[in-house]
Amino acid sequence: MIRRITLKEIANELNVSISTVSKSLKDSHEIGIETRQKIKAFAKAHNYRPNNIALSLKNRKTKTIGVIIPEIVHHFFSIVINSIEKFSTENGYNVIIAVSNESFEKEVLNMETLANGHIDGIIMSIAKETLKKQDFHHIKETIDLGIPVVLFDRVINDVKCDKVIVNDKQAAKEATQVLIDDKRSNILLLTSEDYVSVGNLRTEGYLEALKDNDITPDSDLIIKVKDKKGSQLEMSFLENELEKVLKLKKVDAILGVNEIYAGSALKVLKKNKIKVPDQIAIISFTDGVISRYSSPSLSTISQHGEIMGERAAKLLINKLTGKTNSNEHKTEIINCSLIKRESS
Amino acid sequence: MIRRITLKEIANELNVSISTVSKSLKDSHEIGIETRQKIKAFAKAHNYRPNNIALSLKNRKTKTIGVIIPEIVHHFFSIVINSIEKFSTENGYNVIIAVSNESFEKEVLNMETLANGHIDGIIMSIAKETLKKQDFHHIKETIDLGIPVVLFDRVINDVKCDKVIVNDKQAAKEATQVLIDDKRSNILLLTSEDYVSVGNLRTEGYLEALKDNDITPDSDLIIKVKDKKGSQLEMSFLENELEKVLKLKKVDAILGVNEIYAGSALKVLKKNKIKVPDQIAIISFTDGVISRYSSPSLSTISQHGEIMGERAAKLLINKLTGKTNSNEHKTEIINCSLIKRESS
DNA sequence: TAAATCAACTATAACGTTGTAGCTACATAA
DNA sequence: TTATGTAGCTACAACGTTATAGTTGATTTA
Repeated sequence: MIRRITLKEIANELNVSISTVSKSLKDSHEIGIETRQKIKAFAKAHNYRPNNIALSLKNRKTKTIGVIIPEIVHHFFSIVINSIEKFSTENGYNVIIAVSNESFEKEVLNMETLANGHIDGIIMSIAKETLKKQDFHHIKETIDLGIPVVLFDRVINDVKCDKVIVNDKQAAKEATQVLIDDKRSNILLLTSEDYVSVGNLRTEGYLEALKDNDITPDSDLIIKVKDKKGSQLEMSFLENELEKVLKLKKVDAILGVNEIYAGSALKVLKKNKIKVPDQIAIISFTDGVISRYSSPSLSTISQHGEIMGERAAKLLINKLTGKTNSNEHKTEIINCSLIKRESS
Repeated sequence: MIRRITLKEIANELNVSISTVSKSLKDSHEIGIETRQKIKAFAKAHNYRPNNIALSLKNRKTKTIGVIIPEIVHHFFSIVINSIEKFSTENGYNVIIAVSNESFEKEVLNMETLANGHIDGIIMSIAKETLKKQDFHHIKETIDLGIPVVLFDRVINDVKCDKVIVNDKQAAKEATQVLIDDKRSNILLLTSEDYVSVGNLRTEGYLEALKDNDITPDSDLIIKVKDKKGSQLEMSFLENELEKVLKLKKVDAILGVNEIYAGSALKVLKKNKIKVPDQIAIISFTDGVISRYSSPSLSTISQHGEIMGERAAKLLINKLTGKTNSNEHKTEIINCSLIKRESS
C-alpha cells in the first residue's frame, strides 16, 4: 500500500518548511523561483495530489452533491440522475446517491446521513410514503442547518427551497384534449393514489379537459392504482381492475400517468384482443424504453428528465457557489411534450 | 445558516476541555458520571453530530464507496447500483456514482477524481472504449495506491483484483442448446463487437453449442452490432443488417446478447410480418423491462444484477474492513438463469 | 551609519476530531 | 510521615491543508 505523498513529506525531503511547499505548488511569488521549481518538479515526480478531505475540512465544503431518489431502477429517475451527474461533474462536483425506496423511514435516514456527511447540498424527489404521511420535518431541518435543498418532480408546497417541476396538469389536459379531438370521449385514466402530487395534478388536468368539452367524468373510468410493495403486485391489481372496467364500460382511450401503467394496460388489451389504437388509443406519461419497444409503440408525454436534472443541479450549484441568494427560492417549470407514436 | 455545534463550542459553553467533551460523549469512565451526563444532555439538546469529514481525516477512511459504470440509464447497471447501494448502506457505507459513458477518457478522469477524493474503494464495470484500447493503467495505478478495486461484469484478466462475473459462455451455450432442442438450427446471433468481453464470451458459447450439435456456423448469421455514439444509430444499423440477412437466409431463431438488440429485432420481425416464436424464436441476455413489456414477451437470460451488486459490494467491504487479505483476489462467478416467456 | 525596504523563507493557528500522556488533589497504605 | 494509588480532569499531537503573521539577512535609502 503506497500511500500518497503529503506536503509534510515533501518538506522534510527537501529541507524546507511545509508553508514553502504549499506556496510553491500554488506558484506564489513569495517563494524564490528556483525553490519553487525544485519543489514542483519533486511533487510531480512523486505524483503529489492534495488530500481532498483535508481541504474539505479546511474550506468547509466537500464539492459533493447528495441525491435522494425513490427508486433507481426507473427510467425517469435514472435519466435525471444521469443528467445531474453530468452537469455536476462538469462543474467540479461529485454526486452521492441515496435511494429511499419510497420509504419514509429510509428517506429520513438517508437525509440524516447525508446531512452529517460529505455533501454540500441535496437534490431530491420525495418518497410516496413521505407524501402520504405529509411529514417533512427532515427536509426542513436540513434546510435550517444551512444545507441547500432542491426538490424535483415530486415536490411539496410548504417547504421553502428551490424546485423543478413539470407542467403536469397542463400536459395531462392537453393529452386528454388530443384524445378528445380524435373523437374519443370515453377516456379511462390510470393514475396513482391521491397523495402522489404528480398523479394528482395529472388527474386534475384530465378532469379539466373533460369539463372543457362538456364530458361528464365517470368515476368508474378512473383507476387509482394502489401502492403495494413490489411492482408485480401493483400491476396485477391494475390488470384486474382494468379488465373489470372493460367488461362493464365502453372505453375508447386510456391515459396513463406513467409508462408502466400504460404498458400493463396494453398487455390487458392484447389479451382481450382489443385493437390499439383502432378501438382504444393510449397516451401515457414517461417517455421510457417500454413505450419505444412495445407494439404498438406508445405515444408518451416526455417530462424531459435530462432538462430536469440539469436545472436542478444548476439551481443547487448556483446556491453553493453563492451565485444566487440563499433565501430566495425559485420554482422552475419545464414544459412536457407529447411524442406521438403508434398507440394514438 | 445555523451551523452544527462542535466539541470546542460545547467545551467553551460548559467550561471544560475539549477532551472531556469528546470522552464524555463516548461514555468514557475517565470522566466523572455527573460531568458526563451534563455534557451528554447539552450535546443532545444542541443536536450535536460529529463532523464526519474531521473523522475521515483522522481515521483515514471515508466510509464511502465509489462506483464507476458505463451507463446509468440501463436496466442491468441500474439494478447493480441499486443493489450496491442497498448492501453498502446496510453496512455503513455511502455510494458515490460516476458514469464513464463508455468513454475511456471519462473513465480515467472519474478514476482520478475518485482516487483523490472521498472514497475508500471502487467498484467498476469497464467502458467499451477502454476495452477496445486495452489500456488499463488507471485501474492498475489506483490499485497500486492501495485503493481496493472490484470489477464486475465487464472485467479483464491482467488486472489483479476481486471480480464478479457471470458464466456468460455457458449461459449462451445453454440458451443456444434450448433453441436447437426446439428443432431450430438456423440461429442468428446478435452480438457486440469483439472487444467487448461479455459479447465475446457469449459468442463463444453460441459457437460451442453449434459445434456440439454438428451445425456449421454461418458467418452471415452473426451480426456484430457496430458501436456508434447514440443508441439510435446503433439500432438502425442493427435493423438494416437484420433485414438484409432475413431476405437472404433462412433463420428460425435469434439469440441476442442484450435485450435492446432483441427488442429491436422483434420490431424488425413484426414489420416483416414474421411470427414469433412460430417462425423465429428469440432468446436474449438481460432480463429487463423491455423483455417483460414487449409482445410477445421475450425469453431472457437473467444475469442476476442484484446478486452481482451485492457480491461486489461484499467483496469490497470485506477488503476495506480487513476481513480479507488485501493481496488475495477472488473471482466470483454467478450462474445465469433462463427465464422462459412467449418468444421461445 | 542608522533606518527602511525587500526577498525569501518559516511559524503558527485553524478546520474538528481522538488517543496518549500528563497533571492535580485527595485518599489510602506502609 | 512519606510514598503510592487513583479519580477526574487537561494538554498536546496528529490527520493534511492554507492563510496570516512573523523572522531572517541582505540591500537600498536618507
